Order: sequence, then structure tokens, then C-alpha cells
Amino acid sequence: MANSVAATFSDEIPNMNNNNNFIFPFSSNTSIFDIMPPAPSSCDQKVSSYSSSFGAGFMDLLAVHDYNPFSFDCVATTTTTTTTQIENYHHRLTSPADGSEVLNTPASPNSTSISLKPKKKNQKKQREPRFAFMTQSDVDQLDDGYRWRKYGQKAVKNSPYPRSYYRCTTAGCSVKKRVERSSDDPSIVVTTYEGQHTHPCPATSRASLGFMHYGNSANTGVLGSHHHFVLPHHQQQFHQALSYDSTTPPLNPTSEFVNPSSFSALFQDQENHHNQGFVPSRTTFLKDNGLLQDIVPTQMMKEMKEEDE
DNA sequence: CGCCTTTGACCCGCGC
DNA sequence: GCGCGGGTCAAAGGCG
Repeated sequence: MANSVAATFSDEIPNMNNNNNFIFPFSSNTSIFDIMPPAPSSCDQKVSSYSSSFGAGFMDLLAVHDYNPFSFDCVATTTTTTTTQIENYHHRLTSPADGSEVLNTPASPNSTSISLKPKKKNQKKQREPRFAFMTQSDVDQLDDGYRWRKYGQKAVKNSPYPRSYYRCTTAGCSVKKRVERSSDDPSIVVTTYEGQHTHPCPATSRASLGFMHYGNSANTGVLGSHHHFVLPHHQQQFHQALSYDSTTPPLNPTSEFVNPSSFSALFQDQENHHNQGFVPSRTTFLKDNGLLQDIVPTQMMKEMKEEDE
């Protein structure tokens, strides 16, 4: 059994060290899959089991919500007691410090409907918010419910494994993702999503499952809003024990909830592996810094591996 | 035929 | 200016 962790971060700003890096201490050894109800035998059954509570896919998180690098929650699985360090954006788009940029870039590169502040001459090219997670998987391309077209593949420096580039095939949607294997641990697939879907998940009907998404307000996509990925009501008691911050107010299942979402990538992968007789994946969500080496600093990976043993 | 992957070429930003 | 590396383009080919 994988010795993994599920953790929810609170509204509190995570610990930050002198280098402006977030430190997320995970302190449980219970797999996120341990606390999920038994997987139904088929995808359709799973939908029927959860559709009343969960309607959207993992990527809908990207479609609806902004990611504030100073307050974001994530769900992670890792091993034993682990300190995860996530570096801040190098090419941050939503930094309170430089603060004034518009996060919602046009859905299409050709669209100019959103007015941005006049760009400085040498201003960096605007980038969509990114969200990365690591999955221990034999399969490179995890099914997240959306349809993707591969448009490139590049060798990665200092890695024997190439990086693949995918674009959402839905017209008008410019979401991209990159998939690559960790050179430190080839069993880990790092998937980085960039952008926001402009459409519902095509596979929502078959992929719905997972976590409810609570916000601290009813608004969505508001810069600075905080988000929780929390378990269904009947699992909350257990889940709260996994919250990294004991000062976090109890999650209120009756509070306003914002766009019920699920992590279809996570659970479809798990289900696929179940169906194929594989061990469930372990997944770690990370805030992307733009480059894989930024996302997963080598030292951090080593530390994680060491603590894994 | 439509959709997809493959892959070399090209573009761009950045550091030296 | 040049080289390097990341990211994208687009033609060609495969597949159902």
C-alpha cells in the first residue's frame, strides 16, 4: 500500500522561508485513496455515485479559478512526513507586489478583447497561470477528461526523458499542458497545465468524482480568493485531521460552495490503474514556476525521495 | 476523411 | 553578437 498523504491547506498563508518559498508540511501517512469510498466497478457507476455532489472535472478548476500564489490550496499525496517546498513564480503573473496585471488573458491568442495595460517595451510575454502536479504512473498521458492534441516534443536538458506539449482541441480554448517524466524518479510524471478552459469538460459525465471545492466567498475567479479542495461531507471528519494547520477553522459543509469540482485526472488515473490491476498513483499538486526544475527543485526531489525511504 | 502524432525547422528570450 | 534552451509551427504520415 502506498504510504501517501492527503492534505488540505488553509486560508492561512503557508509558511514562507527567507527565499520566498512556500513550505507545506504534510504530516500524515494516510493515502488519499484510503479515505475515498470504494471505487465503483465502472466509470458510469462512479458518475451516478457522485454526480449529485460533483459536476466538473479537475481542469474546471483552471477554467474557473484564479490561482493566487500567495494563497492557494492543494491536494497532495506523498510519502511519510514530508516537507514540500514550492518555489514562488519566477514569471509571476499575479504577484501582489507588481500587482496590477490582468490575469485573464484572452482565450485565443488572436483575441484582443481584454484590454491590458500598455506593455512596457521589454515586458515579458504574458503567460497564463500554471498548475503542475506529479503523478506516479506508468502512463505518460493521463486522462483528465479533456481532449488534447500533441503539438510538440522536446528533449529536456539533463533528462533522458522528453517533454511533450499538448493543446486542448476544443475550438477557442487555448489551454496547454506539458507532460514529462522526472529524471530523478522516472516513475513520476509531471503534468503542467497552463491557461483556463473556456468550455465544460467533455468527459464530465464519465469523470465526475472527487472533491468539493469550497471557497470563502461565493464569487469565483476573484484574485485573492482562497480555495479549499475538500472531501465530501461524509469524509470531512477524517479529512480535517489531515489539515496541515491545526488552527484552520473547521470546514463547514453547508458553507457556500463554489463550483463543485473533482480531480478527474487524479481519479481517472487511479481508476485506470485499478482496472488494469495497477497500484494507485500517487499525485502531488504543485504550483508551477514555469520550468520543471523550478517546479520540482532537484534538492526537494531528493529530500522527498530520502524521506520516502 | 478527420484527427492525431511525429519531427525538424523556426522563433524568441536570456546569459555570456 | 552568439549560442543555448524552451516553446511553437507545420508538413508529413499513421490510424480508425
